[in-house]
Amino acid sequence: MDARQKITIKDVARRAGCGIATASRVLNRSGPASAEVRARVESAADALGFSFSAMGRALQGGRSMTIGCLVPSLANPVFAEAVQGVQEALSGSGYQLLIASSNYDGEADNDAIATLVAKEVDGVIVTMVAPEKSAALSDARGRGLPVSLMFHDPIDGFVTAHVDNFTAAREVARRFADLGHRHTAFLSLRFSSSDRSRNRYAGFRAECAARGLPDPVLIELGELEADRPELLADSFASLKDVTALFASNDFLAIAVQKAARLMGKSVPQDLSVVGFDGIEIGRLLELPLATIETAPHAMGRQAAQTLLEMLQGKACVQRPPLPFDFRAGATLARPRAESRDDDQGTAWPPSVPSLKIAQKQG
Amino acid sequence: MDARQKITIKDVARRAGCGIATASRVLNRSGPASAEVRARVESAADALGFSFSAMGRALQGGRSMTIGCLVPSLANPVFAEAVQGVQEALSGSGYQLLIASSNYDGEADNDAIATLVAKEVDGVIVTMVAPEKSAALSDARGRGLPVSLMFHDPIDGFVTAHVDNFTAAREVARRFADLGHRHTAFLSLRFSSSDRSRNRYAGFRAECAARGLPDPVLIELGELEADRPELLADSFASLKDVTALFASNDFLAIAVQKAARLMGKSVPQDLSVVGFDGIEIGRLLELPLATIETAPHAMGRQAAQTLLEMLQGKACVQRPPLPFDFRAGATLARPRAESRDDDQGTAWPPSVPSLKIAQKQG
DNA sequence: TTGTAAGCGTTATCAC
DNA sequence: GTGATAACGCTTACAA
Repeated sequence: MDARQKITIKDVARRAGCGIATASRVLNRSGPASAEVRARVESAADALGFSFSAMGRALQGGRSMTIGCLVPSLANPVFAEAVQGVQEALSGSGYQLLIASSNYDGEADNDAIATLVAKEVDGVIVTMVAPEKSAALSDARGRGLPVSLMFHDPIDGFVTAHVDNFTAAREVARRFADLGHRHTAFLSLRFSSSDRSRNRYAGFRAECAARGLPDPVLIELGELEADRPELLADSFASLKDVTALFASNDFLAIAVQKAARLMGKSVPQDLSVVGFDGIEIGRLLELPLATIETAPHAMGRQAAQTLLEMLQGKACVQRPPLPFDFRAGATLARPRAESRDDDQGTAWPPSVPSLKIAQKQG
Repeated sequence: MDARQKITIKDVARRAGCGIATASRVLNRSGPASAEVRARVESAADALGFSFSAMGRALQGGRSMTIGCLVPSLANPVFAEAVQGVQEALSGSGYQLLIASSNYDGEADNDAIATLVAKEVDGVIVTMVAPEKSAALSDARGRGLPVSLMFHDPIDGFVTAHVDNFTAAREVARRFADLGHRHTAFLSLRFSSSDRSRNRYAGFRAECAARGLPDPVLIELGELEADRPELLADSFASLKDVTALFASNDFLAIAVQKAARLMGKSVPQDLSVVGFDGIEIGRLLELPLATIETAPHAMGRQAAQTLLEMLQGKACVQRPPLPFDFRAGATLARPRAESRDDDQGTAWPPSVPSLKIAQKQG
C-alpha cells in the first residue's frame, strides 16, 4: 500500500548538496573527497537510509555478482547439503546465490538455465538431467558463461565436482562378493534420468562380472513405490535368490528394509542392504546403514571454488574425484549358508505390476 | 577467456534494420508491427540467439520479478521442503527465487535481508532468529517491501505461515499423561535462538501443569551433542525419573534413541520418545517414530501465496495455522509399572559436562 | 506502423 | 576536489 519511493544516490547527493559522482565516490571510497563533503554525504546517506541498488550497479558494471545454481530438488538432502556448501564457499566472495530446481525434469532444467542467464548471473553451478545434451547449457557456455558441474561424472569440456560413482559401486560389489553373496540386485529411482545411478550400476555390474558373479538384477522404481513400502514389498517377493541389494541412495536403502520387514525377511540375515550417499541419519538407525559415504557438502564447496576461480580468469582444471568411504553398518552380513551357491535359474517373473524391472544381459 | 559480448536488443534491431523500439514491441508482442518487420526482427533475434536481460527490464520497470527467501539452513529438511514449496507456488508466477541462509545466526540474518533488499527483490519470505527484533527487516518493511513469514508463530504486524507450536506441544503432553507418564523431559537444539522451540516447550509445560504433572526437564543441546549419541548418552544417565521425552525435532528424537540404546535403555519400554516435524524417514524406521506431523511444504506454499497476494496489492490477512497431526509410532508406550508415581526428589545432578541443562521453575 | 528519446540507478570518464 | 555526462539494456511516451 504505502510503497515509499526508493532512495537513490541522487537523493543522497541532493541532500548533501553535491553531485552524484561525488556521492558515489564517497560512499564507495573510490576516489578523493574533502573531509567536509565526505561528512555531509555520509550523514545524508545515513539519514535517508540509503543503500545501493545492486541492479544499477550490475547494469553499469556488467557483472551482477550473482551466481546461479540449479539442482534437481532441494528436498533431497544430498543436494540441499551441496547447496549449503556452495553458499559457504561463496560467503565473503561478494557473490549471491540464485537457486533454481527442476524436480528432475529435463525440460525444466533448460528453462531454469535460460532464466538464470536472463538474470545475468555471472556463472552457474549445475546438476541436471543431461548436461551434455542441454541446448540451454551449451548455449550459455558458448556465450562465455562459466559453468561448474556438481555430482556429474566428468563430461567432455566441463569441470565437475564429483565422486567416482563407478569405482565406489565396485567397492560395494567387492564387499558383497567377499562375504559370499552371489545373487545381487541394484535398486534405483529415476534410473534413466540420472547419470549417477547409471554409473553406479555400471560399476556394480562390472565388478560382479569381474568376479564371475551373475549380473545384478536391475530394479527401477517409479516415484510412487519409493514412498510405499507395501508396493516395494510386492515386487520383492519375486527376488528369491537375491541375498544382497545395493540401493542407489540411502533413502531407498532404508525404504527397502521396511519392505523386507513387511514380507518377513530380516536384514541382514535374509537380505543384506547397502546404500549410497552416507546421509547422517543412517548412522543413527537401530540397524546402522552400511553405505558409501560421500561428501555432498564438499562437492558444493569445490564446485563453488572452481567457479570462483573461473570468474577470476584462472585456468580451471578438472580436479580429481572427491573421496568416498565405505561405511560399515549392521545391514550387511554373510548370506545364510543354505542360500549360497544355489545358481539354478533366475527367479525372475515375467512381469511385476507397476514396476519397470529389467535384467541387463551380461 | 572468450567472453563474447552480450547480444542486446540493439543488436537485434540493427540486424533487422529497424529501431529498437520496434524490436522491443515485436519481441514482447506489446505493440503493432507490420508482418514484414515482425518477421525480420524475429529471425534476427533467432539468428543472434537473443534473449532479454532481466536486469535491463527490472531497472526500467521498477520490478525485478525476484523474491528473496531467507531460511536458517537448507541442511534441515524441514526448511528445504518449505523452500521447495515456495518454489512450486512461485512457478508460473514469473517470479524467481533468490535464496539466502544464515546458519541460525542473527547477525547473518540481518546481512542477508540487507543483501536481498539491495538486489531489489520484490518481496521476501523469511524464517529468521528474531524477526521482531531485526532492524533490517523492519527497515525493509518500512520501505514498503512485502514480507511473508514462515514457521514463526504470529508476530504483531507480520503475516506468517505457521503451525500452532504451542497447541501441538500440548497434544504431546496430553498423550504422555494419558499413558501414565509423570516425569518428562523436553530436548531442544538452539533453544534460545528458536521461537518455535520455545513455544513448543511452553505448550508442553503448560499442559503438564494443567494435568498436575511436574514441569518437564528442559535439556538444551549444543551443536556437538546432537551429532554424537555418546555425548548425549552421558547426559541422560542422570535423568533416571524421566520416562517420556519430547524432542523439539525428529532428528533429535532419532538421535536420542541411539543414545538410549547406548546406555542400555530400551525405547519405548524404558523411555518413550516423541519428535516434532514428521519427516518422512521417521515412518520407515524399524521403530516408526511417534511425532507431530507438520507440513513444511504447505507452509512454504502458503507463505509464497500470501506474498503473491501482497504483490498484487490485495489485502492480506493472517491465515489460521496449518494443521498438524499426531502420528502414532512405536516409540511411545506406557511407562513400566514400577517407575510410575515415584516422585521422590529430582534426579538432577548439579552439572553435566558440556551441556547446558536447566530446569525451569513452575 | 515506425523511430527517437527519456529515464531507471549506478559508475567511469573527463573536464573544470 | 568536484560535478556534468555517457553508458549499461530495456520500456514507453511521443513524434513522425
